[in-house]
Amino acid sequence: MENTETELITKTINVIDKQGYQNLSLRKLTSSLGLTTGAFYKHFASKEDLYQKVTSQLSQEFIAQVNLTAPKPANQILQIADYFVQQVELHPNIMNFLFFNEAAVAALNSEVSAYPFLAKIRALIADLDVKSGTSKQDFFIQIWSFIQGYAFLIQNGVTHYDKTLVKTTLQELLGGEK
Amino acid sequence: MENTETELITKTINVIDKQGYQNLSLRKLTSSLGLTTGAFYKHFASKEDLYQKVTSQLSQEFIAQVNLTAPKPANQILQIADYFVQQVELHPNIMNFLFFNEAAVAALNSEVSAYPFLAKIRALIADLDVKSGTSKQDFFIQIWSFIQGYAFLIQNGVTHYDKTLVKTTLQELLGGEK
DNA sequence: TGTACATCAGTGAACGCGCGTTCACTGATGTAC
DNA sequence: TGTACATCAGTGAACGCGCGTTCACTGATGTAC
Repeated sequence: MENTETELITKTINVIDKQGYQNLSLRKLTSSLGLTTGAFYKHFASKEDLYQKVTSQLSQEFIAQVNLTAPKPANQILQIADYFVQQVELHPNIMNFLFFNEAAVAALNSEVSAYPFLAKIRALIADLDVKSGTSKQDFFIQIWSFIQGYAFLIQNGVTHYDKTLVKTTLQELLGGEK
Repeated sequence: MENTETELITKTINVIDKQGYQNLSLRKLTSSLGLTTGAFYKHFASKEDLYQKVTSQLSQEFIAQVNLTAPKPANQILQIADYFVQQVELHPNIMNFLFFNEAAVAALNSEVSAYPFLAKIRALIADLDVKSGTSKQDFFIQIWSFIQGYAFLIQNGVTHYDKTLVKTTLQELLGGEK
């Protein structure tokens, strides 16, 4: 049935979430669904193929779930940062796979990556009344560097999530508006 | 001779630099020095043991090389950021091993890690005339998040190193003091 | 000066392991006539 | 309604591979007497 491919993808996401993508093997994956490794290759060309499809799905889910209800672009960026950091705390292995993993990063320029997410941030920044003296490209780099680096520190237990700190930082980078 | 241990460590650093730590195998490592894997275990208890000693040495070298000649702490932080980002560009695999690799991060609390480096940054920040309203701990998190995140983006080709951008960002985070 | 012995870095073959991938085969299901 | 056939998801065993680690053994070197 058509469902097996879906089940494999879903289970893969589940395993990555719980064990980390480094610990995913096709044997463990298929046998946990009562299948053999041979069956896997009826649905996917390779393990790499599976990873690509999983990345694509996770990326779409990730973008679909972000909640952009705030009225001003500046606050929407704050919402995105908030969401990103929360996800890193809730699903460190998934976020690691999606944003920090080398293979995922290598796919940055392909359509299956988390890149659409960054594109969204860029778009928001384009709508900002940005401080003078800094290009929007530079501003994007500043903001995204901080958010990603901050999430990384949280993921590694160097610090804990402090929403106020994120807000303060973004305001400082925004150049004192508001 | 006592030199073999040193040779193994040096060669390991070399291999990590060129191929990445994921591609290091004891077979390739020892045979490149004209040894067998058996000889390896006359000098190291395990591969993990080798990693620890390599981490320790790299960490010391890294700290020893940072040049803190600037007169004011604020400028010294800039020098550190500069040095850090340059190293990421010059030796991405080494920096990945030292700062982004899970095992290294897991060792953050041990004496063999890159932690002394972060401790140095903390010390510099403690000497800063920090803006009011932000604790030194928060300030450290802000700065280090940005530097690490920025280096990560550079490492993955999202942007290129721009010293002015780093300077501007640090000034903004410093709260507008010169 | 010569012999016996201890030390120990290095050898090389083997261990068991888990991995991604392949492939001839099975057997249930649906379709054609 | 019954028979022949095509399809195709899934089986299960095997492939070759590289890995970290172990271990009985070698042979050069230094020391003791």
